[in-house]
Order: sequence, then C-alpha cells, then structure tokens
Amino acid sequence: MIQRKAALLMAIAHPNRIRILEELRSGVKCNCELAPALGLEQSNLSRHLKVLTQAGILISWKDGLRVNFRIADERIFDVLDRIERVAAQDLSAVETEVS
Amino acid sequence: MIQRKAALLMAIAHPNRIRILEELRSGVKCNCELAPALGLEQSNLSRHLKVLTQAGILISWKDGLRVNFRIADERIFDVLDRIERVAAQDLSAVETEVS
DNA sequence: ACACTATATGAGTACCTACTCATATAGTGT
DNA sequence: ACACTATATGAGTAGGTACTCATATAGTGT
Repeated sequence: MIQRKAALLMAIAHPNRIRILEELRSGVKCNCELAPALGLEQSNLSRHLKVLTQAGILISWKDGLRVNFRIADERIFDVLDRIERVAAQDLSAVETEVS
Repeated sequence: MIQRKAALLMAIAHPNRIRILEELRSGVKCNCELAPALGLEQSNLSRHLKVLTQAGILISWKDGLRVNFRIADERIFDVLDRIERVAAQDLSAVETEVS
C-alpha cells in the first residue's frame, strides 16, 4: 500500500505532469491539444502522459488518429489542492523557523 | 508555485519517506529512534531526513547528541490521506477500465 | 497508392537518486 | 584526554529520469 501511494505521488511529482493534470481538470484532451497548450515537445509530452496513464491516474483511448486522455479518479485533485495549501504556507514557515 | 508543489511531492514520493512521516504522526522522534523502527541503515535514513527537512516538510533541532524531527505542517498528512483514498480505489479502477 | 496527421518509441545524453561502506564530526560522561 | 554515542558526509555503484532528435507506427482523406 505504501508502495502504491509512493508510485502515485512519484507520478504526479513533476511540474509538467502537474500542469497536464490541471489542463485535464476542464475535461478530455488529446496529446495534440495538450502539446501547444503546455509548450511541450511531442515525444516528451507523450512520455509524461504514459507515466500518468501507467500509474492509473489517467485513462486513455483512441479516437481515430488521436489518443484522448481523461482523469481516472477526480480525487487526485484533492491531493493537488492539499499540497497547494502546504506549499502556500511553506514560504513563510520555512523562513520563520530557525533552530 | 507549480515548482514548489512538485518539490514537495517529490520529497514525499518515496516509500521510506512516507514511512518516516507516518512514524512522526505520533510526535517528535530522533534519527536514533527512527532507524530501528523503520529498519533503515543510519546513513540512508539520515539522507532521507535531509530530503524532507530541506523540502520544509520536517523541522529539526539538536538535543545533545540527538537531532530531533517534527512535522512542519500537519496538513502534509491531508495529502497522504487523500492519496491513500486514490490508491485504495485504484486497484479495482485500473482493472475494470479497458479500452 | 500517396501524402498527411497524430502518437509512440529507439537511441543517445546529461543528470539525479537511493543505497552502502567507511570515515569525519560533534556532543556526553568518566 | 579517552571511550562512547549519534549524526553527517565523501566516495563508489547501480539504476532511474527527463529530454531531444530521428524514425516507426497507425489511422485519415484524396
């Protein structure tokens, strides 16, 4: 179980993959729509999407030439929202805490 | 901000570091208490603790020979709890979703 | 069949991570 | 000063990650 949690966290622990998830908050997208939106090279994006899909965070299916992606479990956004709260406060907390 | 979120996630995205955080749920601990509890080699544990401290997730201070650690922001457990919910369902979800 | 579009993947590179063993540093008590 | 305990860190190793460029695969429309 800890392995599974770590694997999920590892999958989302990259700026570009967080950005991919944020893009997919608004619905289904394909590689070809995400690439220009995120300014990522096609093969690089493809591999990031593979990481997220293999972790079970995204679900993909073919639609003609395209491959579409959607969020498998919307609760992944709970994780992002919670980490955001920690990140927001972190800035001040780290500075004021001095041993 | 995305960088910061990714950095925090990266810091907790390791089985042993998740276990360290779970150990610290019950309060302040030092390296010397964590090592036997987690069965980790001393230098390895020391480096994991450094990762968490440098990410601002743990706060450390010396107490004689020991170095104690505590959670900087308890809301980090919200993140772990949320990822756990995703992880728990994941097992079935990945299997039933077939394109 | 052909040109075109969308995606995946091999190969190469540079860098990063976790781990271990050995050693250094720092603080404690006699 | 000395032995002891707790922690940090240098060095070496093995393997992983992100990225790019070039190429392969697969589906579309003429």
